[in-house]
Amino acid sequence: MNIGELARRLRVTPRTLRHYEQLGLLRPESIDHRTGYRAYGPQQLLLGVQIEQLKAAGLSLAAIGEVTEGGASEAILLERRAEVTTLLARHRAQLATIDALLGARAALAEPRVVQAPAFPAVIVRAMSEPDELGPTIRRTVQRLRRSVHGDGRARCRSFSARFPLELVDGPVSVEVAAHVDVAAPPAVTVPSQQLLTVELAGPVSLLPLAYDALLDVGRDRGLPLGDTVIEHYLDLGTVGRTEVAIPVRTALRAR
Amino acid sequence: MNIGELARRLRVTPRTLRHYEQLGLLRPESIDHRTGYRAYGPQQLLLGVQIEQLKAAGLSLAAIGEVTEGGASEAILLERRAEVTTLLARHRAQLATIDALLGARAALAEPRVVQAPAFPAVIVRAMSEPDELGPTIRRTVQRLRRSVHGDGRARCRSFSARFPLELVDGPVSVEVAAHVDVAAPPAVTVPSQQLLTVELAGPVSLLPLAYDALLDVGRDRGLPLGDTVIEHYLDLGTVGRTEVAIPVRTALRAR
DNA sequence: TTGCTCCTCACGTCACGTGAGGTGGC
DNA sequence: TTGCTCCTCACGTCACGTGAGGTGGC
Repeated sequence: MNIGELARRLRVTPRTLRHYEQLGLLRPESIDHRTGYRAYGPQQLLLGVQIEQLKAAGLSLAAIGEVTEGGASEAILLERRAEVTTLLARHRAQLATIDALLGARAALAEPRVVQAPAFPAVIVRAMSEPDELGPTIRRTVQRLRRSVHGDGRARCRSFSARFPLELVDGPVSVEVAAHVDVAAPPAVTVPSQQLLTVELAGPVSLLPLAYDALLDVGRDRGLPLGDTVIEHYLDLGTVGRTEVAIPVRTALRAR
Repeated sequence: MNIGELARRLRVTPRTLRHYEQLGLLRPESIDHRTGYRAYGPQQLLLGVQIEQLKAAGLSLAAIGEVTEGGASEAILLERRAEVTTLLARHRAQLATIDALLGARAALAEPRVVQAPAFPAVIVRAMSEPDELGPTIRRTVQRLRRSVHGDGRARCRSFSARFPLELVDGPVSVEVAAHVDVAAPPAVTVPSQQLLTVELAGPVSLLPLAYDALLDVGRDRGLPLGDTVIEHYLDLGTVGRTEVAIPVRTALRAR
């Protein structure tokens, strides 16, 4: 059987079989030393099927070589299993990011100064170590959601968190707000405020980049910025659309 | 802001920023023509955040360039969405293949001649176009499973299909068998038979490769093979462990 | 003699990582 | 003067695809 026939039977190209040979994965049974033609037999066909089977598991050709030479196949498969699990999580996050981007108007809106209207919200405070801020906010949001839902009088529209811009050592105080649709207690009214804001779609790990950039933009435009940041989560979950905002200090002459 | 500071704030390396520049994605605000040092401002920081956001969607740098230059971002995102969906399906299939391989003893067992014992089975026949064979088998298996389950007297252990080795033009006849645990009607007893068999783990698309290889192995060993193949599905679903077998013709002198 | 298959290089892919070898700023 | 950051090449990665340029078999 020559290379073309083996290739057809394995549903690969001759180039692929030459590549396997170069890696020492699948050597011809013999080579005609006059013409250079490769010849293959049933053993090579079986090995070829095995290689295609391991490719179906997503193993690299190097890993396949280890398995076919009798290596620790269980360890190799478990390693690949972990990789695939990671890839699945990454692609699910990418899908969520794409959908958030499709839901948003633009890829990254221009930062704008807006006068945010007053709104009713149920607010709780939490303390957190700086590097535990993300999980703390997520836990608090879940708790708030359950308590507002259990109360039954109001419904959550979305959630926001407010915390200091500069995270120093030691615990920081976070305010988490459930934006609700009725202004009765325990909801309070958050007053209208001026914000420098930008909308972001993607994983929460991008949020620090965004408010860091907002700071520069504010400095560039000569805006007097406050020292807290507000993250307004338009979707639940760790991937989605988020408004990132820094309050603009209102004119001092008003005092 | 120099390249190191921008890189730190975007959580990438300076090398990455130079790479973006080479692709025309993110150019410095200015370059000191004496030292070659690059300088960046708030505009570049914002663009950098946008680029990282689009990377979180898994877009290629070329696609990101199109989006940041005002291209048809919705079409680009939908294209990537389709890619990611494909990748998710592929990785789920890889995971199933890995688990099937871990469940099997070896990566691809040596083909063996075995005397398969007799077993009780519920059998139905179906006709199919050659290129519809896979879906036909899958549908028939589902139907059989429901009917055996609805009957309530027997339980399916696994399923097998038997069809002609040579698929010519025109419809072929397939026999699908549910292997059950009690020998009462409608179950019949499939007699013991000699088989040349090999176990495969992976997608069903690999099965034709396997029985094609079995044919060569049989010829090589001088075995008189029959003209049908039997696929014995040890798992449900389109990915899993399967025994592929070709009957060995029993000695003609026995007639 | 004409197609068909085969052969051997060797470049290109994608998003950088990683030196090598050298220079400017505090 | 010593670290630190910066600079410009340029090779390597992974599994082949895709020519280029040439030869053997029916």
